[in-house]
Amino acid sequence: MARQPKGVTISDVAAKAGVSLSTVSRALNGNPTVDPELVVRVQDAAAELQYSASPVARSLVLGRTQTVAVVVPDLANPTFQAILRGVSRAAAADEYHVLVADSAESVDEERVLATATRRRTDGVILCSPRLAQDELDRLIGGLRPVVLINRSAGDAPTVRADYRGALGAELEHLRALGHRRIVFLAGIERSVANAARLEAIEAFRAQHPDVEVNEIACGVDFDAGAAAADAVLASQATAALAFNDLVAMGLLSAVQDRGRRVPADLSIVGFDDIPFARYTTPPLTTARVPAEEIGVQAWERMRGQLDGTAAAPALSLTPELIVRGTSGPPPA
Amino acid sequence: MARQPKGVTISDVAAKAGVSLSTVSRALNGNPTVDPELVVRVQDAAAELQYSASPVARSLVLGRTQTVAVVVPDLANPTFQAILRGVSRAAAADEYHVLVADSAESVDEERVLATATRRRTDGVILCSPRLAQDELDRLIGGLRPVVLINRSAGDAPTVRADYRGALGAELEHLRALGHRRIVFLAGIERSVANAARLEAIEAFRAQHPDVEVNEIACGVDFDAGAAAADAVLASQATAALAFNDLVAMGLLSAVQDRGRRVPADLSIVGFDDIPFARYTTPPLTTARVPAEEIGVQAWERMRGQLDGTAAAPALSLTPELIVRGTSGPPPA
DNA sequence: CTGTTAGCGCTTTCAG
DNA sequence: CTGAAAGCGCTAACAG
Repeated sequence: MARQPKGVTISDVAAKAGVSLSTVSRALNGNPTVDPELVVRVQDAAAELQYSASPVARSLVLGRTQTVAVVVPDLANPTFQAILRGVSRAAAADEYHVLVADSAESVDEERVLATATRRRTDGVILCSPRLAQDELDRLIGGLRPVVLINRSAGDAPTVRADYRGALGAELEHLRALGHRRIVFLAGIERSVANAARLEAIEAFRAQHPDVEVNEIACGVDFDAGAAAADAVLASQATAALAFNDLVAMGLLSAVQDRGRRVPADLSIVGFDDIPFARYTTPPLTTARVPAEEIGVQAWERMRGQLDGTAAAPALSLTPELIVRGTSGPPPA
Repeated sequence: MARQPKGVTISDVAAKAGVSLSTVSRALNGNPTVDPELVVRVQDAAAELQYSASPVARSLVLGRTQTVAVVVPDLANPTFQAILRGVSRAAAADEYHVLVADSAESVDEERVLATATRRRTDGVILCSPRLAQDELDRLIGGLRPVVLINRSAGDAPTVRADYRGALGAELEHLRALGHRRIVFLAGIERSVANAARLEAIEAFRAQHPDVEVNEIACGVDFDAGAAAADAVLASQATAALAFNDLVAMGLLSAVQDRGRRVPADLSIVGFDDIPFARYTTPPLTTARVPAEEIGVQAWERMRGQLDGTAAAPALSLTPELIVRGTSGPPPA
């Protein structure tokens, strides 16, 4: 691996301006204790030489890289893409850079990437980490400053979507439409996101004993949803609540392929409101997770730690129920 | 902005192992000229102290950051997301990190980000840069090593999708189905991507004077496609070729809202084959741009420059025509 | 206000 | 084979 071609350094500027290194450093960093005339001379010299200080050298001496890491479980997931976008834009506005790392849903990778990227950055934002709780608790100590998305651990700032509340709203929506047999297509068994959804279901059952809510093991992507179609239809449920929009879309497509009409024969509701949820036929009823906003808020909390500002409180954004075309009254 | 808490340094390890700094450095970097027994002692000490060398310090002394930058015009675009994913995964496999920068379709930002991110990385991958050709030519000199995606400039390695060829294939497909009046929904006027498509149309016209191909100014997203619906229907064309899938989906949706059937009344073909193109109703006929593969190949070319390997040749990947449900014979 | 000096944490000559 | 010393390019005391 070749080394960088050596560029123009601060010494070159100092020589050209006829001053010392420190004066160049001060002048260029806006230190007010520099003769205005010298400042101009230095700036001119720097401009002529197209000089700008080496970020790497500054990072070493300042102990700060102006970069944060974002670790996501899957860069192919639209929700994580939106969160990354939010972080990226918000951080850029504050002159920070973003290092991305995709753990590809591997817990081992996640652990390694979190620590490895942390060392080359000033902090790390862990997006829906898949790590078990005890491991996460242990890990974040060495990661600080850290911001967690959709998880909590110790005193680390958190930004989350309120899955519990939103799923509850979806269940209420279906019940209000008249549904009494609902099936939930579960995501990844042991995942935290899934657990939050199951809690919401539990609470709903307790409150509405007249409604039957059953679970079907499913998965998190389009194919998983499609594969669950037969089980859903066999269950006699009049409405299906999918773990996320991808699953809902897979189910929608497979169910329609089998000649059933949505929502006349079966109502389907998703979760996330990914960009394409509006464009299914009929458009998907879902709960809108403000993913980009989550990214922005995560950055906000990171910046708070970085500049020592009062830490912004933990934030829980409740996804808004978006009623579109895939939910309706149950068949008569 | 707070400084890093100071961690354990190489000196701590040296002290603990009872050797000098240099020996620790050598031992940990697998330099063979170290007494095997000392190597063990050093490794043990390092392990006990949980030491690992500061990437920032190494970057400074080695002149290499083990990081590359990827500059994209829009992180919300599924194609760029896929390219980023490809680069990210391929680079990770080679122990490289990825810094992302989103220029948000701003030419000015793009120029600034390219230079700024380059300084903290070992090279930059410019994804469909929006910069004018002369500016791009000028810019890449100071950016090397650089890889261009969907553009060419000087001798910079390039990976591109063959828009021209693929659009030609789509036109042939429509003609074979019997269409003789085709309308093209153009993207951003002055963009390179649009120019390539117009060239393809020109070539097709020359070869098939019996087919009429007209252009309609449109845009690049769903709403632009939807907004063009009336113009498309008014044009009397029997088939519409959209700048990309988003536009095609917008058009599809709006046309169906107006009670027209696709493809019975109008055929629609897209471009890109974004993940959701399969899931429209009917599924979208399009040309598959292997975006993630483009990312992988871009990394391949970056790595070639980084390790001085023979530079991989420029690569043009031809998108495959994916015939699905939105294209059919023209109405009788 | 400015220059000199000492590092930031590491790798790599250069001696031994 | 190992240690001492010289930097990588920059900032920040510390003197003047």
